[in-house]
Amino acid sequence: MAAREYGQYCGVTRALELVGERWALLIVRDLLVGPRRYGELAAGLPRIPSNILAARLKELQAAGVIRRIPRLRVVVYELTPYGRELEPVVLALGAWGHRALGEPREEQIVTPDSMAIALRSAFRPGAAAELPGTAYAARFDEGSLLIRVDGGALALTRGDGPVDLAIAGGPGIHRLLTGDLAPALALETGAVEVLEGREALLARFARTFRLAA
Amino acid sequence: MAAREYGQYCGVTRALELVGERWALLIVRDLLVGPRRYGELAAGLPRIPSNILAARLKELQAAGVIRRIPRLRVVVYELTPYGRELEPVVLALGAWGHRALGEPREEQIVTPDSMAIALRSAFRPGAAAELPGTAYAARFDEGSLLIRVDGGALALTRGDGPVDLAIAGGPGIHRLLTGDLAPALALETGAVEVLEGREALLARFARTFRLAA
DNA sequence: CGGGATCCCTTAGGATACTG
DNA sequence: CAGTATCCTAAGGGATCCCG
Repeated sequence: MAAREYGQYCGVTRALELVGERWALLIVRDLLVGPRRYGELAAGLPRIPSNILAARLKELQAAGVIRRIPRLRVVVYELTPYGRELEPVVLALGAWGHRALGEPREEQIVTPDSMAIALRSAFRPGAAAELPGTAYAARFDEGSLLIRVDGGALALTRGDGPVDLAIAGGPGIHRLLTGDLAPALALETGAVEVLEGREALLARFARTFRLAA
Repeated sequence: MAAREYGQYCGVTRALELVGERWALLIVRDLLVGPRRYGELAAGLPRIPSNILAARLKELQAAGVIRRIPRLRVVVYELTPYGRELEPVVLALGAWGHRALGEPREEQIVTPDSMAIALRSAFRPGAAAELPGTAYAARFDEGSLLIRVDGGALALTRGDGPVDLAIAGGPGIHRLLTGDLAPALALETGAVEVLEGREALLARFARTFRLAA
């Protein structure tokens, strides 16, 4: 038996053998948003050493969780269908961990992909269905996350465009999701900065995305 | 920043900082079934070194996931309310990993607690509600798991007693849960051994517990 | 005997530099 | 840009020992 196996015939141990190594589920988290190149993954996980990223990508391939796709000139990684079924795991982990986040610290970053997953787990289709279709953008230094809400459907992609409301990406948005910072207060204190569109739309955003305490 | 932090303000990274270390979620898995003593945890995870178990218990306490309760003469560990909310995470992981289990290998063991979690994630309240209330027992060398199904409710405890059907604990039960082994065939091949009660009740068991492929 | 602590060794992970 | 190669540290693993 491989040294790092747990020696049990159990779904939980098997899952942890496949995706329980350090960094593995964070690679999955980012790939849940869309296919990514090696450099994009590295950019979304700035603290991962490149040898570890390379090792994890190989292991996740061997485990049948991701696929390496050589395209013209570039290589992209994407989740296999089996890998995509980790979405409930990642969302549940994110919802649980979100409540232990506390105050953002100086060195803690927010990446577009991590924000996308947080929004996906906070999305309330019921609330969204009662609101007009809206396009939001969260803008980061590294790029922009386009958030389209229509009826009970949510579409998250990278990119920007004409939106109803554009806000600056960052920890402030997370505070909004938990509800411990009301939209008005978030604007007042500068926790959330509106870059484009009517500030009043932030309340609609906050009704659409909410993580239960 | 601590070396083992991921440096992101994100629920997934925070969760992995709290319970992402090796063995941690397996301790949580077993505590989801009930409070356990140090020695019981060690017995349910035979390959964990005792220094690692001790270290994890301290870390999980510090993280607010478990509590150390000194009782007369003995100490037990139990999940805090926040720790109990990891149940969806553990069940989702287990359901996902279950499908990658493959054939049981000689050195892979099945513990009562891991079986309890598998049953909890496989439980189908809808199917159970249409069947008569039934008490099952899964018997292991280390002890017995008592499984009571009544209406749409499931109760899992350690212990034995008068049951309608008692089966030998082991990998065979898992094969039944996925449906790749029909009850009749499981009995025929000896994959599942009935120790007590009518063999026909195994079909009811298989209808009550099923992991979707 | 339960509930750990200690020791030593192995290996994974981290930092940095380098290459096709 | 997409990874390797190298070196070093720290975590994990295994056995043993300790203490109330």
